[in-house]
Amino acid sequence: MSDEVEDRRPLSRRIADELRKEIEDGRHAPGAKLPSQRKLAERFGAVRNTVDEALKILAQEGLVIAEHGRGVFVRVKQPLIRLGSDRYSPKYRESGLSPFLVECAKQGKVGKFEVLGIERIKPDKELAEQLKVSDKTKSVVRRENVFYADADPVYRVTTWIPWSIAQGTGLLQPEVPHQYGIHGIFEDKGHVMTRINDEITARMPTPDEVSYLNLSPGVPVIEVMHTSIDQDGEPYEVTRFVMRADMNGLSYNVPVE
Amino acid sequence: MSDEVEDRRPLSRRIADELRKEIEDGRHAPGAKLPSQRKLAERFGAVRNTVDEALKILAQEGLVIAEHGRGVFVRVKQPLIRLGSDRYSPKYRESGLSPFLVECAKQGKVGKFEVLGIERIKPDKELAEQLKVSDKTKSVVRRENVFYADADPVYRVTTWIPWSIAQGTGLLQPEVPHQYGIHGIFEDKGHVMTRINDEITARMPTPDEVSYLNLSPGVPVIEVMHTSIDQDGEPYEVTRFVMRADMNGLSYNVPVE
DNA sequence: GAGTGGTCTAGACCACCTA
DNA sequence: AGGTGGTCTAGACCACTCC
Repeated sequence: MSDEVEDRRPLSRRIADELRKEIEDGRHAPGAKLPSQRKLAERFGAVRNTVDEALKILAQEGLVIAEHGRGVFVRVKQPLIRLGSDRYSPKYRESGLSPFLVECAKQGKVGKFEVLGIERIKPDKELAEQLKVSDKTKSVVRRENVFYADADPVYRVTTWIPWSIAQGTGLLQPEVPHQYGIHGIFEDKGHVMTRINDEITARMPTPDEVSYLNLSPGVPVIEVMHTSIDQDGEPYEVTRFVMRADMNGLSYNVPVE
Repeated sequence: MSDEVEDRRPLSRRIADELRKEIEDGRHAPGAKLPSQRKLAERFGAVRNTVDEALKILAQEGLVIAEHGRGVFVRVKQPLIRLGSDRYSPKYRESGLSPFLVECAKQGKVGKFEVLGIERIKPDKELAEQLKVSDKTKSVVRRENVFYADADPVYRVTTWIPWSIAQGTGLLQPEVPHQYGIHGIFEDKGHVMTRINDEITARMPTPDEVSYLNLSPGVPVIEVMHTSIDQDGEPYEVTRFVMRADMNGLSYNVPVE
């Protein structure tokens, strides 16, 4: 009583639509295994290839995930780690807590991060302009970190600091030599964070990002370009966050000006 | 000097990698047409199916876009429309400008929006909690809009307003009867926007969103759940934005508290 | 009509997981 | 060993675009 009206949409789409409906109706619970591709092929009167195509559609929508040799499973939605607009608030520095670790703890996970690399570099034109430094010399220090929640890589963070500020502070070492972290150093250098500017975009990950964030198909990334602005309205640090969108969200609770 | 080491990665991936490199190197300019699938198949010694697979990988990354009967083209990156944290600033209301129209104009485009529907509804539990209204009665008005830049649908906006506020204001009509728009009405009703709370996530679009935002493969959506908070710290309006990530970005320039 | 992408069939071999 | 997904070949027909 269903196919008799001759649906002109491709078979793989129809299969995907049917399975999507079943998932949304709860006929396949989150985490449950779908029937094998061979069984689905038989059920829908299609060849396995076509079923695989249908499942790829659902995988790209983030609905299912295929595991080689095991089966295809309904994806379980993760609770999101929320990076807030208050993440730089002095209250965190004074309490000794990190917003990231707090969020992980809320979910019963252990947060940690690794330093991937530190380098003094010549900035590209755009970055030089943002930081108001020269693009002809090695005027910037770049620090690269990855953050983990338990074993999952959650986001990658790149920070750029003018050499004029970083010089002599130990920011070229992996361990930041300040009790209040990197922002403690900036304050000692006379830059009090007064405003932040966050530019937010989302896109599909590059192959590099897929491998180092261990991303499944159908998971976009959120990219945040953050600039810290001091009491004189001057930028003194730029940070880029690349976050997997299936585990992260942003939250801005701010006054209207 | 390339394939002799016996690359064990799938052929379709290798083809995708090679084409990606060529695109990134500029050997295929943005907007340019790639060789046909049949020609690529010949070049790589693969069957057309495999080439199609490779191109789908690139399409999903947002690098190329296939046009039926015409060819496969390197995708042209659009300039982003930036929705800012200042989008509710009084300065816009007073100047009579809309941040969205200003952003469109910057790109030489004409912005417009349509009212899709207005309804008085019973809110779900979560929304009722956010707006501090009952979830047992039709305590909320929902307004649904689409925004366009020229002919492209750019984002869909759903606004929920407590009936206690909307009652008698004309908010059930498509045309908002106030010189300063919907937020003018809220102010007349005694709710001055003092803070906003924006919760931001990104994900792949649902099939519905694909069709009404006219999305190509490989384009995620950004979802913003916005709450307006008045002088008493009380929420009085919730709005959800679903924006196509290839044409939109967000921008928060805010004080550190 | 010629060329392009979209899709499907039929069958095969492989890699991976569980037992 | 047997089941699962991952991938590829070979060939076909269709729908769409452009000339």
